[in-house]
Amino acid sequence: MKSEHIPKATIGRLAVYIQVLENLLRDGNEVISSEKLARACSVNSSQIRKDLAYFGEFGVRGVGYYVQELITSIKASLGIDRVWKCALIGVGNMGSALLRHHDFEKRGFKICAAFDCDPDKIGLEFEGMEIVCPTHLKEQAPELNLEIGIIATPPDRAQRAANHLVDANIKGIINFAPSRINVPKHIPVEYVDFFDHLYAIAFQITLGTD
Amino acid sequence: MKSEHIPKATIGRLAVYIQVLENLLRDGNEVISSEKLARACSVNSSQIRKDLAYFGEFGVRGVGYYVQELITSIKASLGIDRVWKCALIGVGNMGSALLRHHDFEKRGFKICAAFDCDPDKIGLEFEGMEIVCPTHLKEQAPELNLEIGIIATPPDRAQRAANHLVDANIKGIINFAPSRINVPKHIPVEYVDFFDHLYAIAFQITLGTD
DNA sequence: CCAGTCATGTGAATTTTTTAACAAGTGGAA
DNA sequence: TTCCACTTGTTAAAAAATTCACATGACTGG
Ligand SMILES: NC(=O)c1ccc[n+]([C@@H]2O[C@H](COP(=O)([O-])OP(=O)(O)OC[C@H]3O[C@@H](n4cnc5c(N)ncnc54)[C@H](O)[C@@H]3O)[C@@H](O)[C@H]2O)c1
Ligand SMILES: NC(=O)c1ccc[n+]([C@@H]2O[C@H](COP(=O)([O-])OP(=O)(O)OC[C@H]3O[C@@H](n4cnc5c(N)ncnc54)[C@H](O)[C@@H]3O)[C@@H](O)[C@H]2O)c1
Repeated sequence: MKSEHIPKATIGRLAVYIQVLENLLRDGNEVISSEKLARACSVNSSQIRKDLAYFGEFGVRGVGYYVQELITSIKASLGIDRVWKCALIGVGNMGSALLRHHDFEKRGFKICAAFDCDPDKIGLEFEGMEIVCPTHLKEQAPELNLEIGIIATPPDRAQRAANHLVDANIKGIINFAPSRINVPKHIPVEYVDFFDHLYAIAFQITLGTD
Repeated sequence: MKSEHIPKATIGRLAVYIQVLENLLRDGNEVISSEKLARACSVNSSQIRKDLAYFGEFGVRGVGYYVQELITSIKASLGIDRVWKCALIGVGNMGSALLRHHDFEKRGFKICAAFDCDPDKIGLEFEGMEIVCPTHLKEQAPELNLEIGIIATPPDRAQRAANHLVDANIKGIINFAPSRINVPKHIPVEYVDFFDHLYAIAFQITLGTD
């Protein structure tokens, strides 16, 4: 039962399923039931079946799901069965950690260009990439086929970085800076905010305590 | 209309409200209506009023919300009107970036101890803190009053790190490693996963494209 | 081949979350 | 003082997401 609108929460869970399924595969599991997968992901098993049903039928009744096959299917459903080329703006603490983190490439998100406006950083080589000024984004994006922009500048520079990305016809943006940005609404933006999680933990602890 | 159960999504939005309100305050705004705040956060204004209603009445009819006061109220509601002491496990790429990121402290989450099992790292000083072996967690946690554990080890070490944290009576855990961990269920765990957001962007771009 | 067991996919029931609508309260102008 | 333009807090309605429940198909052992 394929469907057109898919809840945002479903996408988040699919990311979890992939994570758990990959660990299962590594441990030698070839088949898994929605019930067992559900326990490993701390969700309801109907939830899993429903989430998958948005995209197609991937299981075998009476048997379960073939792990490798399911991973492949989910990835294809999400559109991550290919390489997405990314541009990083802001090579500070966070940006450097991202560049050094090779999981991105392993999972199909390759950071192909790094931009920073600090004259001391421009020209430096980092992880095999030359750091360049964001004004070059517009010419480099089509050359390198950059599709996703990753903002890791200070918050008051995030909008400027976003403008460069929009100007370069980037298709989607991840913003690590704690500030909202305005972009044309056909460009999806995702905000990564650790404090969100810290607040959630603090709140849950506080709830339990008093 | 105070309430007992609060949706998880509400907590996430409160984090956004704080972010936007702090920027508003910096720009000199003293009062804001739910309508304007809603626009800045890309949500519905009823949503904001409802989210706030879970915790109390913070606005003035016909006027709006006093920005500073609202920030203070939200923080008190979430339990982040105090300092939470954190322990970091795993001082690699990610862990170092976190230690160098002084926003944590500014926002009330102070990383007071850093643990790593790498003999080459143990004993080193980093950001004014000595890196120690995780086996010392149990003795240091009560001494330093550590309440929240931050896991930044490789994924296959996350469970081990979690065990140390549980053993040290930590009250909540943030896990940056892409693997699920098992802990007693009175201990809240939050998973920080960038891929979640990358997948969401890739999916949204793919949707629009075809 | 049949009976019994297991586990998916899915419509229906339930629960939760979001949005709309409005009564009630505020402050300023006339 | 009275009106008017605003904006909150809250109830009611709508929409969305989650969970249940089971018919349907798959495999196993006898
Ligand atoms: N470091 C962390 O652990 C962490 C955690 C959560 C969020 N963040 C957020 O990530 C962002 C970056 O953090 P950081 O610790 O790397 O800060 P940082 O100061 O180390 O790095 C910021 C970098 O951005 C560059 N920059 C500034 N303006 C620019 C512009 N207009 N165009 C291109 N580059 C520009 C600076 O030159 C600098 O290299 C911040 O918004 C921060 O709040 C960081
Ligand atoms: N670097 C990033 O940008 C990034 C982004 C997203 C997620 N992550 C995740 O964060 C985690 C850390 O990433 P990283 O890039 O810092 O890796 P890293 O290899 O640089 O650092 C890992 C650190 O953990 C230490 N460690 C290993 N086992 C340990 C144990 N049992 N107890 C204590 N310390 C232990 C290692 O000695 C090392 O210092 C990984 O799980 C990674 O997937 C990193």
